[in-house]
Amino acid sequence: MFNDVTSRANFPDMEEGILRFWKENDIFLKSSQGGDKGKFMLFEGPPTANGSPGMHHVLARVFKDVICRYKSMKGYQPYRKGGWDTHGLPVELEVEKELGLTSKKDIEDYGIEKFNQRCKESVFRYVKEWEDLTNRIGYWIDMQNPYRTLDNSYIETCWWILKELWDKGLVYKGMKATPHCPRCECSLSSHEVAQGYQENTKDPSIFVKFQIDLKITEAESLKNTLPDVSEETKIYLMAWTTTPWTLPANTALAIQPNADYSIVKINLDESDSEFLVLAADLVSKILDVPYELAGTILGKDLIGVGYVKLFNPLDYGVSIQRFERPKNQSEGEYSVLGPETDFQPKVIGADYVSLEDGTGIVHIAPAFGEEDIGLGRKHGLPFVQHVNLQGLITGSYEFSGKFVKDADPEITKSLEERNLLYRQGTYLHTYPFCWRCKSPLLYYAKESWYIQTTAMKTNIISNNDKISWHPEHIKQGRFGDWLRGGVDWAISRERYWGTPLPIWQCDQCKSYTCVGSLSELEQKALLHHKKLLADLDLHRPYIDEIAITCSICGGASQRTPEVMDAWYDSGAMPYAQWHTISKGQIQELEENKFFPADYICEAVDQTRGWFYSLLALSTLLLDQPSYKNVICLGLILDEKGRKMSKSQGNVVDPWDIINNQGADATRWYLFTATQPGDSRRFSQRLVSDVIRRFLLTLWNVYSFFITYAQIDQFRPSDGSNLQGHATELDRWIISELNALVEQVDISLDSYDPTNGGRRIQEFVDILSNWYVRRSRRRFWRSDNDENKLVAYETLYTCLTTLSRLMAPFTPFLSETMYQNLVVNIDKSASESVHLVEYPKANLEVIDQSLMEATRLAMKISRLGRDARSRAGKKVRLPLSRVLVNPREESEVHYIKDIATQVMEELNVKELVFLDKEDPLYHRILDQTKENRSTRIDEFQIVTDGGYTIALDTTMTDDLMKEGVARELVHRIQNMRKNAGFLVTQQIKVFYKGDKNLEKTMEEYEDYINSETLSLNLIESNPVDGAYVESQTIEGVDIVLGVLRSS
RNA sequence: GGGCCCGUAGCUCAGAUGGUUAGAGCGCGGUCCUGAUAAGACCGAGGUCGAUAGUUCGAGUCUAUCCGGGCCCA
Repeated sequence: MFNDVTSRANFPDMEEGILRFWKENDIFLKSSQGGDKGKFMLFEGPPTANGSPGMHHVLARVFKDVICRYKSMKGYQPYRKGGWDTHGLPVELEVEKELGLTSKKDIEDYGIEKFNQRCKESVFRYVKEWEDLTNRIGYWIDMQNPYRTLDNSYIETCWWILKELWDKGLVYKGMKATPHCPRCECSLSSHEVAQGYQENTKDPSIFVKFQIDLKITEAESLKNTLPDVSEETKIYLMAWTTTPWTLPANTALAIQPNADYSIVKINLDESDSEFLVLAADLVSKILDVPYELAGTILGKDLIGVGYVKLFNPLDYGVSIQRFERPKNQSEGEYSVLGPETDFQPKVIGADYVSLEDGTGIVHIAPAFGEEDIGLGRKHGLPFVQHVNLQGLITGSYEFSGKFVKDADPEITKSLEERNLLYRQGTYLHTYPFCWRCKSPLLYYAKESWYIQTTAMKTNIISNNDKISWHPEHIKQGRFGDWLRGGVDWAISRERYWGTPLPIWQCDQCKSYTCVGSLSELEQKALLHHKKLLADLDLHRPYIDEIAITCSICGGASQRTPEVMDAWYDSGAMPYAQWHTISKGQIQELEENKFFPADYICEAVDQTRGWFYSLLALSTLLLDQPSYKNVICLGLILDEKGRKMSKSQGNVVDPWDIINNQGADATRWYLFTATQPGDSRRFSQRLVSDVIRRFLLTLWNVYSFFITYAQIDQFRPSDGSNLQGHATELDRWIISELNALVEQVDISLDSYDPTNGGRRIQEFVDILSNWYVRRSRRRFWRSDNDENKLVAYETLYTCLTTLSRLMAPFTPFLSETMYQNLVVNIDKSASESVHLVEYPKANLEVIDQSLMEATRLAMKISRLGRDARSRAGKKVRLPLSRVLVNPREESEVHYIKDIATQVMEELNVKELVFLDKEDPLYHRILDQTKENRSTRIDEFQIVTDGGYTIALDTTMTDDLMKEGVARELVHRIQNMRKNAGFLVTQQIKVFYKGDKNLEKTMEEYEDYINSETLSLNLIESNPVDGAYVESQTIEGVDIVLGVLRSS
């Protein structure tokens, strides 16, 4: 028999019970191994466990889970290996904070060994909480054998991959603009920079004049535009900058090739004049003195124009370098720096130059600024670095030794004295400061190790084309744009806690060696260092102590001090989680379907993170994508639409939600509230709505079924012997059910739990509010005939199918229902709903016209209820007929099919169609033109959406008597309830009223008895012990008593 | 400054391919129904579908520009 089901469900408690059941019976393991359709590989994007998990982690985890559970029920074997991301700057920052360290020097004084030990301890600090929450939300993943990026085996794979790329010539050392804190003397990550932006920062705003050197210019078109100029004419290119201190490092000016530039003449005094060149669109905005237009020239034609250096580095003892191509390359970018003796600065073209502000001519100093370096690489520009890492000016300028910001006024003054300044002022903008020490950050070019992803850019793009993205727009939008605009990947970090870069540099010949494995390291290590290799922790500082023999000159090589970008670790995860160190092993992974992933799922912030690192590394290594399907989730915002962040204090603790509302409610909310890719507002209140609106509705259907199934000792059969007895209502809900199954299956198959879930929600609503509502009487009638049995079978089918259909979404509730509805009465059934097959739709029983007809029945019933309430006729009072006029003639036959349902719902004796010949028809048409509702004679008319009904409100004695009988039933039922009788309790009814009532009682005795489970109706005052109420029905006083019959 | 996403009722969201009167749930006011229901039904208030211009016989839907919010990058 079925177990009792309370109508007051406590979902969190129930879920805890299910968790124990799964654990005791190894259901997770079984669900991963059962299928016969092969592996379904999930890659787990590893979280860092040095902080508590947040709601956004829950979001990603349940979306991973729903797909894997679905695949398992579809016959696949989901492979779900957990993992932990353990390296990276955020970890170091936490530890620095704890130890009170504020700079790299502090860390080194404290000791790298001790520092890294602290990092190592911190990354697993919250592991327990992560495991608990993961388990509690029902995310099935193997946390017993996770990969960990700090393990030697993981690091060795990272090394091996880098060596593969090194051998392909894809690794080089080049310049990179990094936000640099001059006080802390270290680069900041983008994340840190984002924390320190300050609005309305004051900076100088100066317009600088670069004098064109007509003697050396290559730009004939400029001379052609100004035929009268001589080589002595003063012509200036005007540029704008907010960082005067970078001007000594200027090595080029950039213009917009497609824009027009004006050459304007300004008279300084009667005999002297000068020419200024600037974007035509900006002339009137910038110039504040009288000028005349001397000519116009297209930006393109300015390219190559030479100009005089503002500060010649050679005069101030500052060396010059130049971007060159790597040794063995004859084309592509000038990605490395080489020595240079002197240079002639020139105008270059750059598409990014905008005409929004500035002058349309941009000062380029490749030693500072990302775009400047990019142009340096593209054009092979000279490179001048006159600032050191403390932010102090070097060389022998008048302002040498000053901090850059303090040098600004002096540089400006110097320009002014030389008539090279057009104007100066101040400029307010948003500028980044060090979040720790508040120093202004400098974008500063530093050497960094790069992976030359640009060499494989087209492959990366075409591999992305093979990936199925959800939502679709990410693929060619945010992610595709990022790939197309891709630059080389800077993989080194001058930090401590991370995968050490396996590159050693020779003390003597300065050449580099990349080591691809531990055995290679052992082979190359200096003889007296080999003994250090036993049980070596590959992290700093231990690895730094190993020197190797240079393969070129035989000298000793020291490891370069950098560690790798933690994103590199994450991108290596498909191989490193298996400690792969050969191509052959990768082939094995592929053969065994461990690679590539069938599915990954993370939030949109990973487009430049994990989504990228995975794709870039697999393309460089194997020229194929490492994942086939991806759901890219939006962010979680708080109730007011702000991003959740610790500093704002608006973070919702997942535990609060889970403990109060339960995991299923949380999951359901996350699946159905918004489209996965959209950002979503989150609050406890919204999750509560899910319980009321959806989970409790379903639960009540379930508990209703159990209540009556217990009373009637219902046992499900295969139902085939009852097919002939199914009513149209049964056929309808079965049709809806199968249509639902089909749609949900398609949704999940296309990685769209959201719309699948929403469809389930709609189904549960009509199941409860139409099927059960309309079928109730069949369940509580006393006869155990086929009509009743088929209702049980139908509802049973709906509930058991739902439990399977919903299992991936709400694994706990599904399991609870399945255990009671199925396992309880069939010991041969699968022990868990998660081990059974996902429902398959039986398309043959889907009856579109029946479903359409039932929608119409609901619609017409709605109109009828409206008419009743307008006419003041309670539903319990029967009425003779309702006249219906459908929107379309073709709907007439539908309505005929469901006329009984409508008649019952509206409690009318007859449903007829409005006759178009009838004068009434025209009167109705006339009067409903303006109004939704009207009254014509005894008819209450309501119209909506093209449908019209006319309710005949004529009252007869018979109708009245029947209405009173129904009213009596209602009162007696309420009294049963108030008296606390069991639903199955048989009773005796006592009544005392007037003659009419007595007659009604007699006439409807059978009806009243059967409805209220009473044995007889006794016309007398209630006996002692009866439950008594005085009532008024249709203005008549009556005393009623109910008594339990023994 | 650039890219992407979003903007529909007080709140959370639906609204293929342009086409009757733009919907649902929650919340609010009212009426009703109920022997599964912590529910449900019906009515009402609440919308210039972010704005403007265009394409079209017809635009929430297509195009352009702008405004607002978010994210990423500068």
